[in-house]
Amino acid sequence: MVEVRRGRVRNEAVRQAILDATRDELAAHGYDKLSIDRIAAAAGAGKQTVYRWYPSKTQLIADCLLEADVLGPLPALDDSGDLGCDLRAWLRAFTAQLANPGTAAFIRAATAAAAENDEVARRFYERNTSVAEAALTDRLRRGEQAGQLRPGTSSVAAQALVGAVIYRLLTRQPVTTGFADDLVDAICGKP
Amino acid sequence: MVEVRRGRVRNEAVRQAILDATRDELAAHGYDKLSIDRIAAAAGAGKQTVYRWYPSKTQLIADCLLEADVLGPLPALDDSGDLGCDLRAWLRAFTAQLANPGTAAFIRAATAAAAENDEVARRFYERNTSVAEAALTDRLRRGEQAGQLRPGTSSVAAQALVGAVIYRLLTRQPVTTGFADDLVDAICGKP
Amino acid sequence: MVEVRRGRVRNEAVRQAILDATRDELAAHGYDKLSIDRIAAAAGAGKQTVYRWYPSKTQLIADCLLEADVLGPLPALDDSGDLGCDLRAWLRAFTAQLANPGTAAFIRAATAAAAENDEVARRFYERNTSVAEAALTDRLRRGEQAGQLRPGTSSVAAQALVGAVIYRLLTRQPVTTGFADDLVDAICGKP
Amino acid sequence: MVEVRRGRVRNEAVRQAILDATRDELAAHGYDKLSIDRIAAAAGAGKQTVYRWYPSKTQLIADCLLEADVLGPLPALDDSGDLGCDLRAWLRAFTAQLANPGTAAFIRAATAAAAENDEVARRFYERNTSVAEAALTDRLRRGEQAGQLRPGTSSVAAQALVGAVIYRLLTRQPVTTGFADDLVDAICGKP
DNA sequence: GAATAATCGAGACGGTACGTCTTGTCTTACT
DNA sequence: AGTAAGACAAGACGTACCGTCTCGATTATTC
Repeated sequence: MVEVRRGRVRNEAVRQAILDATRDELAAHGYDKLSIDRIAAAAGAGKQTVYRWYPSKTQLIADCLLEADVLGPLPALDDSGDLGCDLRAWLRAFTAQLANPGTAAFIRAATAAAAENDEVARRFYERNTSVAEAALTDRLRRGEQAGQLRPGTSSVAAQALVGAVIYRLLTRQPVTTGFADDLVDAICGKP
Repeated sequence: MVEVRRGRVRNEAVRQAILDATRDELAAHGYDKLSIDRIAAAAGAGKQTVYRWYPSKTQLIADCLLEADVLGPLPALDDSGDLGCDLRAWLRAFTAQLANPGTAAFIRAATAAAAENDEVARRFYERNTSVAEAALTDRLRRGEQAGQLRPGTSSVAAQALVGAVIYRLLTRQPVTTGFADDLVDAICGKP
Repeated sequence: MVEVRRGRVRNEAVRQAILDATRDELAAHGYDKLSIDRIAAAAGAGKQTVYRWYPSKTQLIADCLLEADVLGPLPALDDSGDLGCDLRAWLRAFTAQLANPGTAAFIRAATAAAAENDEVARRFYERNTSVAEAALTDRLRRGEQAGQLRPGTSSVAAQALVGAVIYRLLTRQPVTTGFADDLVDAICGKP
Repeated sequence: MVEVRRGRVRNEAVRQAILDATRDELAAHGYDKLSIDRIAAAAGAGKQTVYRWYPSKTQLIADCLLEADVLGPLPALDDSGDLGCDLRAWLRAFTAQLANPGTAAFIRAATAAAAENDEVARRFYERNTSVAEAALTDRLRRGEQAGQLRPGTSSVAAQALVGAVIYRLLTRQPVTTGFADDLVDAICGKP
């Protein structure tokens, strides 16, 4: 038997407006100054509607991580045969995004949320897995097979790359092109 | 002329009680559920006393990071001549501390606090610098000079080591001995 | 040309269910704890249907005062020639109804509603006028003409009778048979 | 052993400001549109402070009835020997107060509150007892002894006087001097 | 020893945000 | 078009904390 949907259908556009407002609030005020009242007002939504979609602040942030378009499109991780060269290109594009203060603030807020909450952490990992870590691991594994990387270290190396960037963000050290290059050097040697 | 202190002297024991209560609260409730009211009550102190020592919540947490005895004593980073061997020993001791759930929770809370607040971040970095990163960088630099590490990467490598561990903590992946070994392998090759 | 009604006809039974639910809610929770959501649910109706019949909460209560069958049938105010005797009989029947706690609670809720809202007050007055005050005034006027009441006071006396009863209800003093008798005595003398 | 007062002492002036704001809000918006948020803002107080003094809306209103200076000073109920004359003078002064729309609105709001809540009703009665009903009853009793009132009706007559005025207020009928005179006539005869 | 001065526990204060509840409107599918 | 269901914007509810302030009590220095 089919479950019949009754009543007014939930408005996906409202959910998107809430997500957008949340992204802006995170970038503007950070994680723990986040205010549902303010988000609802900015989204032109009632508080109840926010809570209908997201029972808790952390779940809201979790979804925001997945759906709000914070990071711009990253270049595909090419395989030119030269692992260091490919990694360098990709990592430079990645770190370039973080030059935008709003993006960096958002990532920091997301990090705080992930540190606080298991659910957010799970999604934070999924996001990094699907968008960055998996691509990295994949490319690293091919480099490993080509002898350009020490055997058995592709997965760990990917986490070291991402982790080093997060560590720089957390400790407020600049994430420069030079840092990106050094990082690739440290993992897979100079060209 | 010497500025003479008049009136009742400030009670250091109270400050320690506040710090202890803060550490317990951080481990128990996490960063953003932290309550000054609760900390004061747990420490048997008045709120004003808390604020007299620490003008803001973030500075309280920052100090807690430095003074609360969360991490046990880490072994000195020896120089046996074999960089990989020395790093492995040290990193295993470090990760072993994180097996304690309370310690891991505290580090996560500290990470959230650092992500949120510049002042905390600065102290967080100091702590890692003074206790871990500096020692690592120092040892790595000698390894670099001995040709056991790619030139110019010692500083970045140290951050990659610490960053990878934090990334594992954030994403709730276990920080095992095997992971520690793989990480050292990725940075300076198999023995 | 006759205006033809198109579409489904409005269901009078639903309106009655809403009114009944309102009466029950008023007696159970009082005036200001009244919830349209709860009334609709109790009546098995949609909220829109409630609002289709009654544009506002106050109008719903106003109608409830007129139509909900709270007071049982009151005896006719006979004219036996003895004004005091006739009044006493009628007032005893009236006050007997208020011995029922639900009825008293409903009257109190109605009083609150009338105190708050002009529209409700108007209907509250109509109800008392049509059912009680008019009959009283009419009988009193005949008593006045028979010299059993001071001239020109019939209208005011009717209001004093009703007002005294309401005052006892408001101040939670029991509305006893003795009180009814004393009241009649005060207005038109002992038999 | 003496109970020592600890902590900051509660500020009576704040309580008075809350009471004043409540009186104004009642006169302006009526009983069920009353907003604690608005009262707190108008009193320049935090909401918590309102709730610290008055755990519930009804208790706030109850106190407001007793302490907020709504009714101006009423003349003493003299005993000139002529009961009707004395009552008329007092009742005229009383009804004159109700010509002020704010006062009438406040009384209506108070009536609604009393109808809703036993605690308020008890205080409402106390107020009327202490200020009006007791004085009335006392004067009426002397009139009764002087043969100017039917025996045994002084208490009921007082309630009929007050009740009739409330009834006029509730039903939005004007409380005029003429009405006051007629009311006195109905109770104790023309002069 | 009395006066002065700073700290202490306690807790009231003005605010801000929380998460829930209710109002009156609007939007579905069903009748 | 009426209906039950229920999403929606708006805004009040009563609670929890924040950081400041104001008490009496305590503990030191200075006169």
